Amino acid sequence: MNRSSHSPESQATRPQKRFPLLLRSAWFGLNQSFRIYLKPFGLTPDQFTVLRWLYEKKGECIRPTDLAKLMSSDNNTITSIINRMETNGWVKRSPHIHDQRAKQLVIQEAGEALYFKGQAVAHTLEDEIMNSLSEAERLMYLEFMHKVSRACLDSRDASRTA
Amino acid sequence: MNRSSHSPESQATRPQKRFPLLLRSAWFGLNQSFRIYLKPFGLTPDQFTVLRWLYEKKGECIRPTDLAKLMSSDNNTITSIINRMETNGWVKRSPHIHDQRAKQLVIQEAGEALYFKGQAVAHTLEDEIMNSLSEAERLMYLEFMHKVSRACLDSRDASRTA
DNA sequence: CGAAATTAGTACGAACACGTATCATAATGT
DNA sequence: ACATTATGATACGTGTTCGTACTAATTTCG
Repeated sequence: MNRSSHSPESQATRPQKRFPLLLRSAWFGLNQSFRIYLKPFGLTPDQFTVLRWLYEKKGECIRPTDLAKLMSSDNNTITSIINRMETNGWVKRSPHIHDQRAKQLVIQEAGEALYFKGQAVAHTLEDEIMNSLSEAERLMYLEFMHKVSRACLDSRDASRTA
Repeated sequence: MNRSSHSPESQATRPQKRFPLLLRSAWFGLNQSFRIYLKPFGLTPDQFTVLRWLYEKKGECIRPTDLAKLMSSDNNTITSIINRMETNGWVKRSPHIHDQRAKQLVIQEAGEALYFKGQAVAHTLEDEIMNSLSEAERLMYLEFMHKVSRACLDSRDASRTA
């Protein structure tokens, strides 16, 4: 955050297709498509993501705070999502072993069954997107996305402590 | 949408850092960072994006529907955002010239002033992210993003008409 | 022309994102 | 030991996302 020129004209020299716009349309497009495909299961994309993490980390103790970090989200949002999912019997809040404040999130039978259904859709969708690139491009692109997502998260953390 | 294998094990053969996760963290990181920087102006990232389009298309007649397409959003969301922005006096709904159903969205003085303030932040942030790449990489990766965002939007449109 | 289909905009409701405040528990320092 | 500080989770409020449903205006077509 050290740019001094505030003139609106500086925008004219920028490329037509700017990164933030492309990132926005990619994310919204993917998320909307995923939502439509998940709808028959009564599952939202975010709820699927929760199930995914709880399934893959099933051996470990995952608290709401951990889930928030894994999903680039925050505690408030996770609490809200978990409330609905616990009502549906897909996940459960158990007491934490060492910390009386914390809760351990555990995926339930019904949640696993839903996760498996959603996973097929998720893989199909991911393949569909990635097929727009060649094999070589795909590797480079994933590397790029990794760098950029790192930079975006760093920027966020920097802005929080500023 | 033609994958038949539903076995959960197929996930094990996929790369650690999968595209949807990277896309999610990139978008959330960027958006959160932008929100924090815009906060002093009383502006949200989405409201800034609205101001941006209305400013850049000032000669043309932009309806809520047009804005929805430009922002990869939908009419309901635009209505909701415009309601708040009109209350604040940043934009105005005018009658459409040829179509009695439609409204023409016009940016107001106060909106333009806010836009200029936000623009400095937006450019700084974009540069900050893009600086993690070399000039050559940047061009190639913007091309990638263009392809992928196109694929994501196509997937969305296909899922809607399916 | 006039009925049917389409389109623009909005109201309403559920889900998500996230800042602020609050409460309980844990960790730290002296 | 005990006051201070930090952390985990949640309640609450505002803004965003988007599906469904509805009204009004336009277009299409017989």
